[in-house]
Amino acid sequence: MIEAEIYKALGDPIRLEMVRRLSTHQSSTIGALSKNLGISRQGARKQLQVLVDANIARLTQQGRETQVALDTHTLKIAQDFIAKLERQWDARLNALKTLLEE
Amino acid sequence: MIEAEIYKALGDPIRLEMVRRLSTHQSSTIGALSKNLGISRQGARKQLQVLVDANIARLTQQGRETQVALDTHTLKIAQDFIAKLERQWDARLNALKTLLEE
DNA sequence: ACAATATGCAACCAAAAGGCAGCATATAGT
DNA sequence: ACTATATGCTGCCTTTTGGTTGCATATTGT
Repeated sequence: MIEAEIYKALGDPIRLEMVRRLSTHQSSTIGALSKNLGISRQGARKQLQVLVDANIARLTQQGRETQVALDTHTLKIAQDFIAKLERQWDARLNALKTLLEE
Repeated sequence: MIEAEIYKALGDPIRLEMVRRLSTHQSSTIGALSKNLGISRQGARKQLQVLVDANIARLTQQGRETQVALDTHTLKIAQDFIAKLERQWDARLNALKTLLEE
C-alpha cells in the first residue's frame, strides 16, 4: 500500500503549506521554505524530510544551500488513486440506479 | 487548511484498505469492514471513526447493524487540490522552458 | 582571515495515534 | 424466552510524531 505514505506526508498542515509554497514557487531552498511556519528551522527540516521520504519533494545541493523541488509524478499517483476510488464507487451506484429504474 | 485532515485520514494502510473495500463495494457494514484487517474490532472501529470525522465515510444505522458509505464529494476535494498543485508547479516550469527556448 | 549564512545531526520531551481487553446494550433469529 | 450477533464505550498501554535545544561543519561575502 504505497499510497498511504504519500497521503500521510500530505496530512499535516505544515507539510501541506510547504507543498503549497513549492507549487507556487514562493520558496525554493530549505532555508526559505523553513521560515514563517511557526516552528524552528530544525523542526521544519524534519517535516521536509517526511516529504522527501515520500518522494513528494526532491533535494539538490548547490554550494551551501539546497534547492527543493516538487515531484509531480508522485502527486499524480495520489490523484489517480483517488480518481479510481471515485469511479469504482460511482459505477456501482449507477448500476444500482439503473436496476431500480427498470 | 481543511485538506490536511482528509490526507491524514487516508494516510494509514488500514484506513486506506477500508476505503478501497468501500469503493469496490466489498463491505458495507461496520462489522464486515472490520474483519480481516489484522486488528481487533474495536481497533478497526476507531480507525473507521477517523474516516467519518474527515467526512470520507458516512454511517447510517439500520436495525442492529450500521451501513458505511463513501463520501465522494470529500474525495473530490482532495483530488482537485492535488490537481491544482500540479498545475501551478507545471505552469511556472513551462514558462521557464519557454523563456529558455527564446 | 573573519564573520555571517545555510545546513546537518543527536538527544530529549510531550502529545497524539494505534491498538488491546473488558464490559454493556440492543436487535434479530430460533 | 433464549442465544447469537452487531455494535458502543471506557480505560489502559506502547509507539510514533512533532517539536525543541545545543553543537558541529561547510560555504560565501567582505
